[in-house]
Amino acid sequence: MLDDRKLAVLRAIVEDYVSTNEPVGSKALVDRHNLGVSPATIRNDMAVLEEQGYITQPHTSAGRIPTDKGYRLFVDRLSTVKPLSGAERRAIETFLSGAYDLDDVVGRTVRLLAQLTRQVAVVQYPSLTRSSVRHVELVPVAARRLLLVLITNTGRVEQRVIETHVDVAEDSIAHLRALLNTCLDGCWLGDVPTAVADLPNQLPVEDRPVVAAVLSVLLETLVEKHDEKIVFAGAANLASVDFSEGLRNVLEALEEQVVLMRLLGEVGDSSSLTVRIGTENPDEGLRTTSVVAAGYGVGNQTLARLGVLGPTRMDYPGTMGAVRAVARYVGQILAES
Amino acid sequence: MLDDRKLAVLRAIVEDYVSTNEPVGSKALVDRHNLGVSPATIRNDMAVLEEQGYITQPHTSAGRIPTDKGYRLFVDRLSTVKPLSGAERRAIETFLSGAYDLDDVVGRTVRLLAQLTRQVAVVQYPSLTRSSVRHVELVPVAARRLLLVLITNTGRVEQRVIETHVDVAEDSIAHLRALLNTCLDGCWLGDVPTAVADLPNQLPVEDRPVVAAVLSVLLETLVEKHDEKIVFAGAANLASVDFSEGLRNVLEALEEQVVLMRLLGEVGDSSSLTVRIGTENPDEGLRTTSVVAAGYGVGNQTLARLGVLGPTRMDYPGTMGAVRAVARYVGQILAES
DNA sequence: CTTGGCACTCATAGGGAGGGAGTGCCAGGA
DNA sequence: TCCTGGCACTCCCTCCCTATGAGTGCCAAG
Repeated sequence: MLDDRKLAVLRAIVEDYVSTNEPVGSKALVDRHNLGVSPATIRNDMAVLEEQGYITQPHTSAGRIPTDKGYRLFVDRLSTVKPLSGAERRAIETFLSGAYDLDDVVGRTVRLLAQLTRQVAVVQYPSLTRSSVRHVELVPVAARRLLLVLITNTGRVEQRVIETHVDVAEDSIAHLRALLNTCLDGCWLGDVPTAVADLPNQLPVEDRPVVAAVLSVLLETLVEKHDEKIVFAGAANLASVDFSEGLRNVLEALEEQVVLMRLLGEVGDSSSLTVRIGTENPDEGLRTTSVVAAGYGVGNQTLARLGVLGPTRMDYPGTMGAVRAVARYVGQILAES
Repeated sequence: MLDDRKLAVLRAIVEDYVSTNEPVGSKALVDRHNLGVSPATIRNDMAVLEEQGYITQPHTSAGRIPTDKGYRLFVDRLSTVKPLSGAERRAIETFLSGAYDLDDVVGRTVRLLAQLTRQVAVVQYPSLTRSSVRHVELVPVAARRLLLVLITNTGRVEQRVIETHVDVAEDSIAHLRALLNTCLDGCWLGDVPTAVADLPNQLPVEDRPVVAAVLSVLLETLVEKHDEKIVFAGAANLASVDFSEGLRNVLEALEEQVVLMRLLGEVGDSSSLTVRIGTENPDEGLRTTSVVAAGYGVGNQTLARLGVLGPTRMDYPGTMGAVRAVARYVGQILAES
């Protein structure tokens, strides 16, 4: 259907359009890339490519620009992910390894990704449900008030205040704490509900109300935090691009956790690179936006996703390289901590 | 210098310009406000106002627009803070009271403020140094690894991992924890360094290295967190305004904690409303931006600041009303929790 | 299948011309 | 002393027109 030269033409169109942001014509193509044929020949190829829906012209007598379908073909078959330079790798490593807690890791990551790609970066916090319990702590903070602290193996810490409504003895709390830790240590958060089901029966009757209160808050925490937090950075990069219509929509999307989640994709999705181009996006109003995302995690377990959001007219090989590299390094950092 | 009518003219110009975004002429003024005099008279007044630097014209034969000095006079003497409607107050109260931890309070506040004012809202996390210690917890999370959790009276929780380099007995930790809590309970964070100074001497010599490690991390936490976190929301509102040049600068400022801090002002500043108009801002590039900010806190103690960032051409009375109301409610919520 | 030639299309930039909103000034009136 | 109506003037903005030029599609010849 499409011979090698036509594919080369498409690739050249994508590359030129990405770098110049102007419709590219047949003459400019043969000048910039040595294709060995005349502009007229290229025009014939372009006509075919347009008929097949890979490129389009904004108006008659203008050059061609790629369609979403064209970008898709480019990403799938005509380009290779561009590895980062050694200097960039080292910069990532030193920048990320300076982080001292999970918030900091995520914050540094999102800023780094925005800077590397010169676009808007988005990072999802590691999912709670895919983590396991490292430690549970119960701290009396006032009369009839406890603080529950839950620490996961991904370094995440959740804390909630519990109203007990009755006075509780110190050693009851210590006992409960010990029990919680023995029965939850290393437990997947998803398994916590079943793991604690039998707990009330192992304690004296007078402590039952307290146990109930603690457990209900614990389970509540797991549920509420299930919708995972997402942060972004690099919004200023939007201003440089020619985003007339898109700008507002993108900014709105960035502040809607739910929309962002859909854009990044499910954690269950392929942990390697995912690219969503223009209308492939689930969201209206992001028709001129592409998303390059990847999962990250510890070992072969994906904990969350991160990615980059930019105009369909973006440097896919470079962006994909940056996203992949950052995802890997974050995984390493999380594994070490 | 300026009689009542001239002031009325200035007020009318500000109000009309804010609502229409177009230079306002003498005829339009007498039509919209019943000033009881003719356009020619208004023109004379305008000439005086312009000579004094309160208004200017973009070009000859155009209407007038307020200068920064004009807005300043308007804010200081010609307008009153516009209280929120009952419905708005109730909305704030119910929305904020649903929050379940500090992160949530701050997150809800910033979104709420952005929505109320239809501008970019900025909220600074309650300062650590102005809080006091509610509880300190030490949790062994692995061999030679402790987790230090610091809980403040403002609901803030900081956690850090400590590498002990040597094995530590459980009861040494318990002892240290007890000591820390007795000597730090209720202590201002600023006073922590002196409060713990003598602590190593109260423990057996073999535990000294551990104590040193814990204390150094504790003090480090206080220092590092001294540069307080700031969050923002409502960036999408920037797209609607006619921010050609400003947009990029504002977006950049929003991602620079340091710049945002300077914009909001020092916590020590007046806890009531502060307005910075255009060139009054410390930052280059925000020459067409105004900031309305206020301190918030518990009781009569200011813990941090929050505010709104928008074009100099903004609805000052309404914005000031919203900022003041939200600051008060956040204070209430913090006091209750 | 490729190529050069040629007529055609159409976005874009530049140059007046006209309309209109707004101003400054002045002389007369309260 | 202050207000008012009249009047000439200044420019911005819009519209229209034209020229330009990049780019195309088609065709006939190599």
